[in-house]
Amino acid sequence: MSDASAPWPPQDLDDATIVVRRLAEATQELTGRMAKVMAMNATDMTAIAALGLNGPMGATDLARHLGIRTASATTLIDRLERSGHVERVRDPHDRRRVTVTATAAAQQAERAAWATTIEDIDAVSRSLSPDQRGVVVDFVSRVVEVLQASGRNGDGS
Amino acid sequence: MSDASAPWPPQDLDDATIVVRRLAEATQELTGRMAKVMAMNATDMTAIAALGLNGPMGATDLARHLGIRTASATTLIDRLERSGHVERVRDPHDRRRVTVTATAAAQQAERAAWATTIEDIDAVSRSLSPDQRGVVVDFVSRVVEVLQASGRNGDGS
DNA sequence: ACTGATAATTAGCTAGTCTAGCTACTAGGG
DNA sequence: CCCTAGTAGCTAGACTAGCTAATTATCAGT
Repeated sequence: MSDASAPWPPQDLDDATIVVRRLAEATQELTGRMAKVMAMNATDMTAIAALGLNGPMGATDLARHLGIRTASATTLIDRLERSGHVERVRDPHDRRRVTVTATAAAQQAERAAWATTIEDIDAVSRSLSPDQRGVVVDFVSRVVEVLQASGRNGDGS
Repeated sequence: MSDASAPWPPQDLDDATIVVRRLAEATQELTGRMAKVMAMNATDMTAIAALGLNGPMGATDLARHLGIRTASATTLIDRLERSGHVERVRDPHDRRRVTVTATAAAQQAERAAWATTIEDIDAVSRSLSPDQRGVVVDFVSRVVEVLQASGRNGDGS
């Protein structure tokens, strides 16, 4: 908040921070491209990924994950159900609830779309020594925690 | 969370790959939340970030960066210009071209929105020893290269 | 059984991107 | 010098996907 005229990339940031930022940028751009490849929008693809990573969940939970309203989640689930990517299962104990599950086909398709990219990343990962891998995993995990904590509380005012 | 019944995560991936994947997911979710905080959509915020990181560029370049059509870039620039986030400057040598620049105010606002998050990441970065930092920077840089290379060629088509 | 809370849905509206086509401009060959 | 081809950005109209507000069905407590 001090100097508006400062050229953006602030030099006082750690190199590791800078590469993380670039990683974030690259991730977003790639996600957008991938969504196009799979003929769906970014939210839909994120939904499939979230269901795959975290397992089946209700519409409200899914909405919270995606940062959209439950009404929007309903139409999103409609859309993905119509295209065969997810399935609705009503909860027998609480019949208001539906449990949304990614179909095997959807997970396979998502996996296929990302396959080459993930393999390439994995190749980089495998080139690490055990010590190096420990450093990387610890660092990235802590960054993930930071990202997950951010936005939950007071950021932009 | 971390439902054991989740069929997705293939176990043959390196731990480092898995945390990168989680980082990608966290990045996207946070970007969405941040966009809401700044009262703009994800694309607009990505545009501001891209202009800040890579410097001023033309509408076509910006479109390519964002994965949208040039027509959409025009309306995006209209929108951001109207809200005072970017400025159009016509190129004197090639008068078809416009150069789009993020205003100082916009960069400041973006910086402010991300400030606490970036500082938190930076704190993690600074906790690294020089050796560790070297490992992290090298690893992440290579992952970024992979991501940038992906989607340009033989993926789903 | 009644009341209030919760999960998902529906209806109507708004905003943002896309395709298709246009204008303005530059560069290069008769 | 003019004419053609190619490039950069902009305009118009259709479509997609998100939001708010209101609705239905169900659950839990009294």
